Amino acid sequence: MSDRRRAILEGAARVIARRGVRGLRVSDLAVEADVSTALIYYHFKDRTGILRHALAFISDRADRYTGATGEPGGADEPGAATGSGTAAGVGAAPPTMEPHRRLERILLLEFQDLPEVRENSTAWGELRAHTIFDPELRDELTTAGAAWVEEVADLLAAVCPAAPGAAVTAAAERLTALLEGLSSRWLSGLVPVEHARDLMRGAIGVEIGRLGSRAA
Amino acid sequence: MSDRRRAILEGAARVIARRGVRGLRVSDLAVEADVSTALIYYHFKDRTGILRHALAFISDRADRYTGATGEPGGADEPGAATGSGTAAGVGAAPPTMEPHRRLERILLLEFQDLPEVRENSTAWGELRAHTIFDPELRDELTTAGAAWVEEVADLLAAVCPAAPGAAVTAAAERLTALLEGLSSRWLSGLVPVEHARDLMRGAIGVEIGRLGSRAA
DNA sequence: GTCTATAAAGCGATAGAC
DNA sequence: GTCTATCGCTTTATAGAC
Repeated sequence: MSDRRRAILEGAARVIARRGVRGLRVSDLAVEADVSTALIYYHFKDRTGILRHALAFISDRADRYTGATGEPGGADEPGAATGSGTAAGVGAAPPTMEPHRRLERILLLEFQDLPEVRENSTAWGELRAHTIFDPELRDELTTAGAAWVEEVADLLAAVCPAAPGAAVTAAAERLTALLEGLSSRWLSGLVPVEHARDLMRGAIGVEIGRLGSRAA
Repeated sequence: MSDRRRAILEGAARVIARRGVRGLRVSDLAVEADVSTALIYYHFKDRTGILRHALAFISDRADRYTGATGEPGGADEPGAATGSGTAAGVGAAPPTMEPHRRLERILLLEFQDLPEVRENSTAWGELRAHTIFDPELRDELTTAGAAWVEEVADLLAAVCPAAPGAAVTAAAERLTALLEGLSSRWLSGLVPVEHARDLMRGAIGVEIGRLGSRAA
């Protein structure tokens, strides 16, 4: 892929995060990517073509992001409010805290007010919302979503080894769906990011407590 | 409210559900409601005015749903005779049903594959998503959302009288946020409606279990 | 491949008659 | 209150030079 082409797609990701899929104007994108509108049409045929390629591009990037279990942006989030309030209260606390921490980390990753996180989050939300009206990307979303649920389920299973598989999967599905709902609320400014984070952390505690108590 | 005015708002709900907030064209709405575009501007001033009133209209209609009687799955006649709208709200609603059942019903009502429910759900999701990029309607959404959380919290408190208020509120926020996340997944065809329903029911059980165990 | 310039269409909003 | 007609800006998409 040529440099220009990639520059346009990266610009599209930024514009989509800023204005939404249906808010994307080809002329805005031209300014963002510092090219002419004609070049965009040369590379992507029409506006729909831009969208198709941009959403695939974003999807790829998100896969890489989620798959990389290392540092997301280099900065480890402090999470000062963690304190005592989280999980482990129900006595069935696992002896191995590592999976638990990794679970919290992966689910709280979404709630950071950093440009790149916001961009991916917003773009994903847009992708999902857009699919309601145009099912073209549904298959891709389903696949990505299933992988995401499975990843969370594996960590949950590691935290609560005695819990039945079906219960773990259901918990993972609830947690990921909750994440999406909270993310939407945060991004639309309906709740502050710390609050969304607290609620997410609380849900992890509740789900783990339930899985643990079943095991005990 | 005049007949025309209501017809326009009903049309707006349909168009928003079909094409999204940003897909709503005033001319489309005119066709849908069988009026001229000028009449729409006469009644609602501008496009944003349409959106604002449509949001209030949809919110009202959802409230009526909440208060209405009948089994999820369709005991009620659609469309007509909403006249004696039991203006919902926890205080005004029938006290005959036990809180746990009412809680389940209110949270599961969203997951019915009926045109009007789908319409309401889609429109709400759209408005929320739209607010990410255009905060114009944020205040209205915040107010409606807070009322919704409070309603759920009140029912939760009735089920678990001994639970501390903060825990109840947090649970209500998680349940409503989860509902939104699941609703989005359902509407975009990522999960079947029965599955969304099962997950929602499971979450209610988990949250109540947690609140109850704290009380015990 | 990339640009400038412009055609063509879409869309929000208003004027004025009835 | 409701319509028809239209204005003016925005946005998509193409033509043609380099």
